[in-house]
Amino acid sequence: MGVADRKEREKEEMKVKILEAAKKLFLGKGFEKTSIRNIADAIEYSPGTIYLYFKDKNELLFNLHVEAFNGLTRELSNIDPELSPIDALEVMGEQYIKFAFENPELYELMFVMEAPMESLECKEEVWDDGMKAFDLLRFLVDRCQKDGYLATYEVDDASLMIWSFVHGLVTLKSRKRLDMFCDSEEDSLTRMMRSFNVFLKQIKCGKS
Amino acid sequence: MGVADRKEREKEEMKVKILEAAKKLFLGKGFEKTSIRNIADAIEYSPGTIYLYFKDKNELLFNLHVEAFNGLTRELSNIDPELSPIDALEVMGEQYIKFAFENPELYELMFVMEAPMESLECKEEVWDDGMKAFDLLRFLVDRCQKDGYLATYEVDDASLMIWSFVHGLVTLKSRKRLDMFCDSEEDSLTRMMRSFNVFLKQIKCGKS
DNA sequence: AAAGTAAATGAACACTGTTTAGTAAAAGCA
DNA sequence: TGCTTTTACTAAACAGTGTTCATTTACTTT
Repeated sequence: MGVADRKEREKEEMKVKILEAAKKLFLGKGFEKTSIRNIADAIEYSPGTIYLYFKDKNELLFNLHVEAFNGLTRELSNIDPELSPIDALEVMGEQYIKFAFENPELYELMFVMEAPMESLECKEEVWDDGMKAFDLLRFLVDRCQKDGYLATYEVDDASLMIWSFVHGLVTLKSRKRLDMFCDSEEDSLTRMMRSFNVFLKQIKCGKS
Repeated sequence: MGVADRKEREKEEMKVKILEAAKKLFLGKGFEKTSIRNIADAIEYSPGTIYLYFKDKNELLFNLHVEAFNGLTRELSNIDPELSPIDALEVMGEQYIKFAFENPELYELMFVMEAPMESLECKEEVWDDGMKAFDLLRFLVDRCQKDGYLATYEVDDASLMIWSFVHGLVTLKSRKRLDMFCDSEEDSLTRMMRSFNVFLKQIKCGKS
């Protein structure tokens, strides 16, 4: 049936259309401040139409998940393979931080917001994307261990430790909890990077 | 003027009354899900009245700041002084994590939300409370350094590193970003604590 | 008691996410 | 072709939100 096929295509096109408009607005003025009516206006449809393609606002958010993780995974994969594992780990950390600051709204969506997590019972399937990104870290930690770093720990535990630290650093900075102790914007940034270096040195000095 | 004095007192009482109701509701069902009308109902006044005492909803939130930090500072101060610095650091970390899980709404307010930061240009004065809590960590790190731990780093940098890690761990857990990799709730909790222990061991093994 | 002041109200404003009854166009079938 | 059914969409409504403001109520001062 050619008609059914076309309808299927059109439905998919509409979904993409909505998601593109939603993404543009979300990244432009934030999730909270973007209303369904804003999105409807952007695509020149009535608000109700959006609910024919997506369950609710959270599902809209959730559908940007994949794209967001692809972006991060791309960044984290793009590391010089010639580098030693421990140097690559440093670069990966910097890339992660860079991504977080260049895509604050996406980062929020991926690692901070509760809404998209509620949207689906995303136990295994859907967080494949997050898993893929985490695997990049895990793989690198594994290589580091073969070089004698973090050798006594389980890969997963060491990886989570690293992730937690960088995530904590990034969120404290972006949520303005470092500015308090600092005189200027640059000051809080250098302080953040100094702390990042302390963390790295701490890993390096523990070589077995 | 006795009358003016009484009026002043009554105004203050009203403020406290509103804040107490707000606190109860915020902690009970969350900041977002608590409306001004909810608070007004609780104190049996009209919604408009609240705006005679507070600029907006954010200011209401901001006024819980002091109390929240006092709570954390109290917890973090309550550590056996007989303990060695490095053991005390471990306990402090556990206390921090405990506080975060027992007071999720307060933790959010203190370290995650953007709203209260916008409410006031709280550069110095208001974050004194946050500073006081951070100082407890800094003091402990200083003592650890005298024992040879983290010896080569600046106190501030090492302290921020520790804070970032624990904060990251806590937020990843509370925002359900660990459940993805885990089979059960307990699993994600033990995993969190395993990562915490890795971090500690990493500090301990770096003794000079 | 009358005038003036301060406090509290409740309706209104401009929004929000979401649901639903009704409509117009397209598709399937005779 | 005409007729029915299906699909896509809309406009309006619902129940809420934070916030403002003219109006009323209560109290204080003259």
